[in-house]
Amino acid sequence: MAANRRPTLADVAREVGVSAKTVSRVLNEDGPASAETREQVLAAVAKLGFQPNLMARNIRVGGPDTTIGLVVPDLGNPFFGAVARSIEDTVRDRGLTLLMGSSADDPDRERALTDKFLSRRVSILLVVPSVGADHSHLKTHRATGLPVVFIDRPGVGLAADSVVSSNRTGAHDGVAHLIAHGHRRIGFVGDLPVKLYTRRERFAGYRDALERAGLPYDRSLVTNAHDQQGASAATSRLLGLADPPTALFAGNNIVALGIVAELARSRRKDVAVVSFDDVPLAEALEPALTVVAQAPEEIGRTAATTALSRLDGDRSRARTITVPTRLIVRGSGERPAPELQRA
Amino acid sequence: MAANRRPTLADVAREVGVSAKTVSRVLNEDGPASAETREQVLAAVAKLGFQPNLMARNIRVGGPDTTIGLVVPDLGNPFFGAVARSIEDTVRDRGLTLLMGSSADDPDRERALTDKFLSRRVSILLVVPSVGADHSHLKTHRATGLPVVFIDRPGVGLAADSVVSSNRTGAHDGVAHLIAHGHRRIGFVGDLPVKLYTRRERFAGYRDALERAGLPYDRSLVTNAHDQQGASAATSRLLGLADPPTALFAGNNIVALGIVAELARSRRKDVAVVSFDDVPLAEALEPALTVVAQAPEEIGRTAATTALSRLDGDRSRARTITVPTRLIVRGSGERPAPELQRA
DNA sequence: TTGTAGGCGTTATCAA
DNA sequence: TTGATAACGCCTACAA
Repeated sequence: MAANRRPTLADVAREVGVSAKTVSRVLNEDGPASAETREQVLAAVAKLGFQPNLMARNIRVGGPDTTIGLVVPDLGNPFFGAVARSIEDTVRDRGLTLLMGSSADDPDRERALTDKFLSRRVSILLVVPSVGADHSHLKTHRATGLPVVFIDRPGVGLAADSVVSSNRTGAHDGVAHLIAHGHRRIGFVGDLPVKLYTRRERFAGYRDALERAGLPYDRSLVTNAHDQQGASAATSRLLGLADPPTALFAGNNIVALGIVAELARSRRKDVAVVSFDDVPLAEALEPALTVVAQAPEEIGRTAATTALSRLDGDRSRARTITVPTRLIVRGSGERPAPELQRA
Repeated sequence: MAANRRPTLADVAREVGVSAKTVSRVLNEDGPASAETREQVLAAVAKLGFQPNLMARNIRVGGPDTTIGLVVPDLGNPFFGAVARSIEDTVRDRGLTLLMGSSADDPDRERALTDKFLSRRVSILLVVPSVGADHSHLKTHRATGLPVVFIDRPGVGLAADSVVSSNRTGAHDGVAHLIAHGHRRIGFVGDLPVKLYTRRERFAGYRDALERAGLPYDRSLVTNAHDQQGASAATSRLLGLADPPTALFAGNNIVALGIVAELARSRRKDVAVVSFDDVPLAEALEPALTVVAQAPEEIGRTAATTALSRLDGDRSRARTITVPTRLIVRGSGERPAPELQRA
């Protein structure tokens, strides 16, 4: 039960009777080595179960480590799960390993995570910025060549690349779709906090659509929710108004779940719904859920390739890349307004 | 635009005019330091933006790094996303950082990931074993004190802890529920490959339930699917049989999505369904989806706490911890069989 | 083809 | 209270 030390290069060298450098050469296919030496070394490596210490190697070689740091609000949110998978797929053949953490949208936790990643000398930093976070502390790192890419929302206080969805036009399109089907009172259920970038942009798209259609903006139709239960409650509140909305626009996937659940619970089939971001089983609902779909895989891939090209020396100006959304018509967004109001 | 070196302990020391060790002492609150020195050091640290190199520190200190390695089949699967979040929550206050990777259920990729993690000297290894993977190569590491915990499925060739759902009894309960509602021909749509541990266990539970009820086992009612589309196809195939099932049991969450989608598409309201593993919006379906719910948060937490207690010196025998599942009755599992067959 | 010396950034040890 | 020296495991540079 001895907690034995892991074997080192020197242990392997001793086993074979050569110098550590020779072992290093064989393993890294650096410099020459006689066939016999090579064979003996490999045998000893297998026998001892030697695995090179990547941290020691990195210390010596200098430069960034072969890791990539990723901060998301919540590992359990399917949207960020899909983004993370896509990032991993993209960087795999570069041999990069993923360091991940959830910020819970807390700037302090985000900072703690990025600091840890920086202390580990990650080669790339990918961050979904939390509300209220400031990223000016990353300036020095950017200057020394660390690629930083913001995902889903732009960063604050730092000129770095970001990859976001077409939130404003996407939301506009979804709301315009409802208007096209005769709705004049359209509720908006957004995320919290209201300062959240995606919430602001999507809300702006909502107002754009109203304005272009010449519809009045009614503040009482706008509400917010932090989670699925909150969205259900918000839905119920909206529908209980004296002059309730005939359609609802969901500001994100979690909110959509809450709205749909509440409508099912109260057996309200007459309320039209369009959601920003797709959800599983959207097609199996009755009616199926019309959504403005995001492309998490493309977002992740774009963020990763952008970061990699920076790593490879791309010094062009920081870009904001907008990944288009797509309206998927399935039924819930096409329920007609119960009565077309007279002008 | 100079790609400047990151500041080191020596840089800070030079700035203040003390030795590197003194700076180290201040930062680690090791040994004594005069108030003045401390203040000067902290000022210099802030000025230079010094962040200790965790890799260098670890080299010197020896022992495992403050990272934890986690291998899952797919970062994008909500089940594993929930498990990962729960693990992170559990280890956060120990200061551990998560190293993650997707194996795609490929033993080679799993091995590549674990090898990378081991080369990084993770303090804990958490693995969802791939089908066909062998874990005997981890014996040495276990012997040197590395905690290894398998999640969702037991490992092969290594006596280590594992945390799994009560697959067999859970599946039994779900199928028995269908039987109790009069169904005698119950289709089973499992995952692929059929050798997958969870698939085998759940299938065994299915057969248990049939046997206890004295129902015949009909091989033509058993099918499998790799993804949602495959599950839809399998569903359609089963329902097209000459003597089709009146109820379906879904072997996992992805399969459930496929079954529900296909039933919605073909407007089959008469087929009863119970799913192993819960899905979002299950309550909003019509009828709502009856499930055998797993507890991913509890699975993650249990795996993490087990590993931490091993890290803290627990040398007791390896355990297999079974996290109970729970039948959630919502409607789809209670649709009665169309006609009760005569005995 | 192989080995030696030295250093990466940090901390342990011992001395001052 | 502080510092010099050595060492962690590995690689670079140079020499043999």
